[in-house]
Amino acid sequence: MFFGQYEHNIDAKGRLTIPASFREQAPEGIYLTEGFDSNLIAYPKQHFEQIANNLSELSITDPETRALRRLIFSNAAMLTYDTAGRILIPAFLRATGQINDTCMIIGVGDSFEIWSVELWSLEAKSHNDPQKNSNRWAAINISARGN
Amino acid sequence: MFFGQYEHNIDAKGRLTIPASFREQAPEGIYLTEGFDSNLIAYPKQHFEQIANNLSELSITDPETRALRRLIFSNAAMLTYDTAGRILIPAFLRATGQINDTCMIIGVGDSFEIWSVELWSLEAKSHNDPQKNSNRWAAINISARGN
DNA sequence: CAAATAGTGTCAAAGAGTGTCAGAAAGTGT
DNA sequence: ACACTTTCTGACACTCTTTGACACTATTTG
Repeated sequence: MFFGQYEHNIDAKGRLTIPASFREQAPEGIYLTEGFDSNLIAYPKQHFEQIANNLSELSITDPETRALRRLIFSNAAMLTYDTAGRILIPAFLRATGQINDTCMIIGVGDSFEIWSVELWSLEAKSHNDPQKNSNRWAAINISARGN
Repeated sequence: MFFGQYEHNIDAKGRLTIPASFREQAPEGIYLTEGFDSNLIAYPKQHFEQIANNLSELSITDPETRALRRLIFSNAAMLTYDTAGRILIPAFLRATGQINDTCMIIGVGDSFEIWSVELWSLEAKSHNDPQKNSNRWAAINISARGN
C-alpha cells in the first residue's frame, strides 16, 4: 500500500528520487502513465499488467475504449531505478504533468501519483470542502457496513 | 476500546510515545490520518484496512473515487512502534494537526485521536459546556437496548 | 565525423529517521 | 510508608535517504 505525501526535487536531467518505502513495494520498477487530472500515475509492474489485461479484453469496436487504450498505453513508460533510487521521467510526461524542479509524490493505495506542486495544492484544497467530503465518506461507509 | 486522555511530549525528531495501554490494543501498529477538526485519527491496523479494501473496489474512472482515494491515502501513514513504544509522526501530519512539542492523546472508542494542546482545550471547553449539553445530543440514541 | 544533447554512474554532504540507554516520574503491591 | 515495577522522556550515537555536483557514456543531429 502506498501512503502519504512527499515533496521531492527533480535534477537538471529530469531524474526523481522515489521514496525508499515506495521502492520497496515496487522493487522491479514502475509503469508511469498520464493521469486524468494533469498528473502522472505510477503503478507497480504487476499491477499495471493487470490493468493492461483488463483493457485488452474490452472491445475495440467502442470508440471510447479505443481512446482510453490510446491514452493509457501511448503515454506509458516502464521505468527502473538507478543506483541512487531515481527514475528518469521522460520529457513528454514531464510536460503533461507540468513538472519542473519540485514535485509532490502522493500515495493512493495500490499506486502513487506525481503532481506539480501547484496543481497538487489546488487538488488538496478541493479536498477541504466539508459538504463534498461528507458525501464521499458516506459512499464508503455504506459499503463498509453493507455486505 | 480506547479510553481516557494523556498529555505526552514529542521529541526533537517528531516521535511520540503511545500510551502502553493503547499499544496493547493495537499491537501491530496504527494507521494515522487527518481528522475533521484539525486533529489526527489513529486506527488499529484492521479497522483501516477494511476501509482501504472498500476503496480498492471502486473504479478510478470516476472522479469522485479519485478524490476520495487521494483524500484518504495521501493523508495517511502506517506507523509501527520503536523499541521504546514510540511512533514517528510524519512532518505533513504534524503540520495539519498543528502539533509541536506537546500533544493530547484522546481515546474515542474504536480509535484514538491526537490533538495539539491548544486545539484540544478549545474542543474540551465546547463539549463540556453543561448549558449546551443538556439538549445537544437529544436526537442521538445511545441506549444499550435501542436499535 | 564532430558537436550537441540526453541519459547514467558515482560520490560526498546534509538532513531525516532509528536504536539504545539511563534517569525521572508514575503507578502498583505489600 | 516503603520497595518494586512499569512507563515515559531526553540525550546521544548511529544509520539511512535524499540531493547536488561532477564525470562519463550513448544517442541524435547537422
